[in-house]
Amino acid sequence: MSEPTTFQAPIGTHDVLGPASAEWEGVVATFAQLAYRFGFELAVTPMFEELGVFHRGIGEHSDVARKEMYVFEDRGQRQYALRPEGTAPIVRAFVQHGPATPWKAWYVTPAFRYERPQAGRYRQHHQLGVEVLGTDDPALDVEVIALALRFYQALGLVRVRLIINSMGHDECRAAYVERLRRHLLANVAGLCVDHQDVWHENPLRVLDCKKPECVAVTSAGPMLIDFICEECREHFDRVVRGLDSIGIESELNPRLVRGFDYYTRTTFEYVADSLVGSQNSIGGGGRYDKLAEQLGGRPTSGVGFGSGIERVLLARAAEEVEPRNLVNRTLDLFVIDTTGEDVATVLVDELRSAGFATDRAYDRRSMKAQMKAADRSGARFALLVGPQEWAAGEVTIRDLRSDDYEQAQRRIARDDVALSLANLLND
RNA sequence: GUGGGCGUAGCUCAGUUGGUUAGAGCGCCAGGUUGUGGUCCUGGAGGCCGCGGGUUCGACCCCCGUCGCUCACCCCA
Repeated sequence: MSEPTTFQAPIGTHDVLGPASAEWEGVVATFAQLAYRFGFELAVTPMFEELGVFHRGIGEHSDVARKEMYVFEDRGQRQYALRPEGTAPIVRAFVQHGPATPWKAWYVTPAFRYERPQAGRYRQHHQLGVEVLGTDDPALDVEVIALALRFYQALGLVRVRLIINSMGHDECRAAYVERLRRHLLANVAGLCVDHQDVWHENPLRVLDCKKPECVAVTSAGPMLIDFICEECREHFDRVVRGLDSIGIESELNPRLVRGFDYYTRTTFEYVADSLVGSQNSIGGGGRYDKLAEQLGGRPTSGVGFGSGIERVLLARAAEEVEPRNLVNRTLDLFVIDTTGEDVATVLVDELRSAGFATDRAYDRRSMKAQMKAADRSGARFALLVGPQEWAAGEVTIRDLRSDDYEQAQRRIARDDVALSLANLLND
């Protein structure tokens, strides 16, 4: 391949620029606000970790670890991986620093997976999520699941469904996997071509297969939810009852098996019915009571979820949610300077310091060009400063939403700008 | 990793059986308007027709390769 003359973003990545970035910013701000309200603090951890964090976290044999991770060696011959998901790094940080429990942390982060891109699937996507470490109280499963739903609701999503399952703890799960293995062995011939050979590596994956052949085989077989121990059952029931008590409907799906090995007990997924099947999972998570130990820490329960920003935006588009601004990014004022002395530099600095969102034109362009720029900026008011006004210590303030030349503008003393503007904006 | 569709201006796209200076709309810049935007009119800038090779007197057009985008399978957010 010859060196290209221009560059573009790497395969499967995308640039987020305005005006789409405003919606992005709104989604993140909405989540941050909600996380704060739920008692979570922000946690920022590195974009890459030692490879072992993910091998021991999400499981060496998971699809993501096997064929989707960006693994690299640094100049010191250390093996690292770009984070393919958000949970393992947070738990690594928890183990390393030992914050007081329950530790409730939220994050926003890119996630990297080497996949063939398609709608709603990227090599770099972005996730918002929360994790709680230090207690196995089912009330926290409920809280985490509720936070996710409140988030979707705040974004205006309606066609969102919660599906839930229990993976049991490691012992009931191991016993179940044995049963499932025996069942699959007895029915290998009936499995779909993709699972004929690989079913024994991770029998649980077959449950997730949508091919009719596999569905036929597994639906005749044992379901994990029927084999979990008494404590796991009790935990699960308390989660479902808790959700019910705050009006959150959950739908048991005994086939729900998520792709990371660290899950125990509660697992859940939010499905957007406005999206097509292959990309309709907009968020998911669950409990991981063994993960801290696997990463070398003391036994510590945990529960959390992650949601994909791109998926959430796809769902908003699919539901045709009004693109109302989640954050206000309207300029208050646009300064138009025709004095030839660059007084705009002084004025914008003054007004910005006074708290007004202010912009201006550059390059000493014509009045007409500056007015066009003001119009395009979406600013509420224009501040016109010409040589005569400036000499008289005055400026003209003009309402850009009005088309009435006489009514829309008036001259005021330069020193009164901040006060007048504040009054006008309050009207 | 497998398969389908598509690469022409900043954006959305035309481009005749292969024919010489490659077009439109939107956007951008300037003027019409001697300080006044959003409408209108006029003019202008902006293209290695993704890249490389081949066929041909001649290629945006046909063939091969390649890179990229996109959609789907798989898996996930």
